[in-house]
Amino acid sequence: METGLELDTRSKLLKAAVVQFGKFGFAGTSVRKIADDAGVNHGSIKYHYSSKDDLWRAAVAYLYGLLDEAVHKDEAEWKNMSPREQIINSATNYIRFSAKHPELSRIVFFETMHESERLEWLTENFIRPYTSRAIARVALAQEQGVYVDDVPAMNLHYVNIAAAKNIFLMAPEIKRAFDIDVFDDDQIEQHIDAVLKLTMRPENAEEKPSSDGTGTDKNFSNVT
Amino acid sequence: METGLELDTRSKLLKAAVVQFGKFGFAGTSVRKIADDAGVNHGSIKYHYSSKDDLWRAAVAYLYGLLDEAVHKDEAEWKNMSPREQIINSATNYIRFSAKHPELSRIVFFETMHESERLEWLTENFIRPYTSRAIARVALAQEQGVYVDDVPAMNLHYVNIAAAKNIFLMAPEIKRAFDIDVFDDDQIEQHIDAVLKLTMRPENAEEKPSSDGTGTDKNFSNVT
DNA sequence: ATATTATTTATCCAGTCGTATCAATTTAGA
DNA sequence: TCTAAATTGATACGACTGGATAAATAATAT
Repeated sequence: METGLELDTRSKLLKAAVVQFGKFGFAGTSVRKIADDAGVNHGSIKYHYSSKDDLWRAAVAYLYGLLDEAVHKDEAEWKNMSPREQIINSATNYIRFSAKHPELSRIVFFETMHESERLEWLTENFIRPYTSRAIARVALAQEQGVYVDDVPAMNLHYVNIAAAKNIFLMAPEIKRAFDIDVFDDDQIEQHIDAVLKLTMRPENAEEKPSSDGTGTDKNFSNVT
Repeated sequence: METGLELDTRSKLLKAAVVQFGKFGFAGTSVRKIADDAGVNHGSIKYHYSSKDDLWRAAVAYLYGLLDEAVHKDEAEWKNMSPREQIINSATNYIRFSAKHPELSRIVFFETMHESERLEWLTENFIRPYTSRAIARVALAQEQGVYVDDVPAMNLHYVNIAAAKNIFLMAPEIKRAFDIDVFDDDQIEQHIDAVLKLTMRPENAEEKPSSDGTGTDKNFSNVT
């Protein structure tokens, strides 16, 4: 009877939870629907996960694990890459992950709209450490001339991640409004290309890590 | 007793609905909480708005009205502006609006995560017309050399709006993680500066619009 | 002042929510 | 095979949901 391909109840619940929480957020999701999707009795949730909250946390931790895996899978080769190539590699991996698992971004978005215990947990355990490293990485890349350096690293970071994943977050809207499926492989690669072109400093404008002032202008100093 | 400054029940309900739907989405919001916040009996919702759904639609329509007002408030002066200045003007207005009323982006985000009748209504009545015009405007600005032109207008548009409003959507997270209030005026202006620097082509690299030489003046026709 | 309408309030209802309980069943160890 | 533990299933409970109803009150018109 066992095929080895079937998931146990716990795993089935986790997968179904990822999908439901990703679509409807914590408040919009019912544990009964998760259990239905997983094909198990809803009483089992209390057994495998002590509560809806715990199941939500398990889903988040699971997705962050996948993210970490995806973004760092080429880490061993980074030492052979230029700073620019490293950024391209990690950004590409990040965007591909965002396309493959839009649920993570969505779940985080649902929670980041208001204060809650879940947001506190999320921030302490994942967002702050992850974002701190990411912003430090952006600042370094600015010094290395990969990104423009006349913009605060924090703003640049939030623009970067928004640029990367927004189109996948809004996939249902784009599908409905323009009949474009942004999850098509072609669309994904086109988006990667676009984001890299838009966020990175043009290659020929790249400057040496250490010395001089900006090769490209400061002529943008004030726009207000 | 009447001061003239007080809102009537209908308006109080609308304002409270905007806040609640903006924080918790449609599913996460209860009409009783809205009525409590508005300081009225929850039965009044049924009287002034026939249902929770109708109240939600009224809140959305109200916010889109404010958006339209904010983005087009300088429209009369656009004819005196260069294409670049027009983009700066409308983008600045859009970002300021996103900071002042993050509820609209949030409400749309809640709905754009999954298919629903509300998303259909939202798309038909607001998103498609609004986004169509915006993408056409982006394409024109690309021709005019304000944006880079080696990226599809749709991708550029979604990067633009994500860059503009993402930081305000994630305000609670940023506050909690880094104790930064992105709604501070300084932060808002800094963000506007950053977004414009990041999304627009550097001024000195601007190229002539296809035919003749007058690249910087008001030789353009419509905003579609 | 009276009649009519507009608005607000107080309950009620059926359905769903998360969760707790406990019996039924399956699994694993001896 | 027998027993104990692990797991699943069925059911119940109180809280809350959106919506409906009708009585109570306020506002307006005549």
